Amino acid sequence: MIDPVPSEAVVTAWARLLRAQAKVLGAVESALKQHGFPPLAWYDILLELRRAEGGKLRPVEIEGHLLLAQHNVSRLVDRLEAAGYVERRPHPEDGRSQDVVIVEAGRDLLRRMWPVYAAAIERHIGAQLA
Amino acid sequence: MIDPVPSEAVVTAWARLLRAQAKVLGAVESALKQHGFPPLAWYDILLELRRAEGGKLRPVEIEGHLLLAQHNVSRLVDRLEAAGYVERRPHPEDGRSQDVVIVEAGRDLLRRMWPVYAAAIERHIGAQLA
DNA sequence: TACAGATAAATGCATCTGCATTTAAATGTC
DNA sequence: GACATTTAAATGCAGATGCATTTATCTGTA
Repeated sequence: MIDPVPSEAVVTAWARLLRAQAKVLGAVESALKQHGFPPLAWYDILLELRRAEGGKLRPVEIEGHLLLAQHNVSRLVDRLEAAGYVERRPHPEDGRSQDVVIVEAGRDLLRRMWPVYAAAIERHIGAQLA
Repeated sequence: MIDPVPSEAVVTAWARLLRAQAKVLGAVESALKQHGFPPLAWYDILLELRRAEGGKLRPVEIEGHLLLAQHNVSRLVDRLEAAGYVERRPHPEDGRSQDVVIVEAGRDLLRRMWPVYAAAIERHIGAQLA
């Protein structure tokens, strides 16, 4: 009741957290790039697909899980498909929709990206905590 | 020593944090836009300038404080200047550099954006913690 | 002083994101 | 069954970002 609006200090702390996170994220992205891997967003989608029943999700589900905008999912899937990591298949029950399915190359990419991703997080989260 | 690489669970937790934060951030951005305000990045830069001695910083300093890429700062300042919130002045001691100075319109923008920004954070950070 | 190297900022170009609109299929109502 | 409404995805276009290169100035050294 005393202060219904967050104090400037709270927002400053939040901004600091944002920035620390941006730093780690940037480090992860650049580590991936240095190893010739695609950006983190690809990893995120492939991981969601691998976790899903049957290795497939509809775009609208990806949208919900990853909090991405609809048109953004549409284009990410375009790129993933063009690179051969997923396939689009017509949805058996809803003609408007489709299944995005992870294929073996996609699973392989996840396996190869994981060590680089994990190492980068390990390295930079440790650094941030210090 | 047992597990030098973070476990999948750790990365999952990190991803969850990332996503929660992205959600808050998106909410803040959209609140700002709904009120006809520019994006958060503008607020960040103006705030740094207001805090700085004399209300001015060199681009390279902004870069360091906000962890932005050099070319990115260059263009953000372009837009801030075009919108009349800052001025570029030649740096008195280093001919390669310049001072980016916040002007009254910029200070006013900060004052007007603050309530919307703070309210959005208040609203959505609370929601995330629940 | 002259010159190589380092540093500050800007710019051209490709890629990515955001927004609004469009297309196609499903659902509900008369 | 016909038609308005809703939902899923794609697309055109503007704005933003990433990357490499360029321009200008400063610094150190011979």
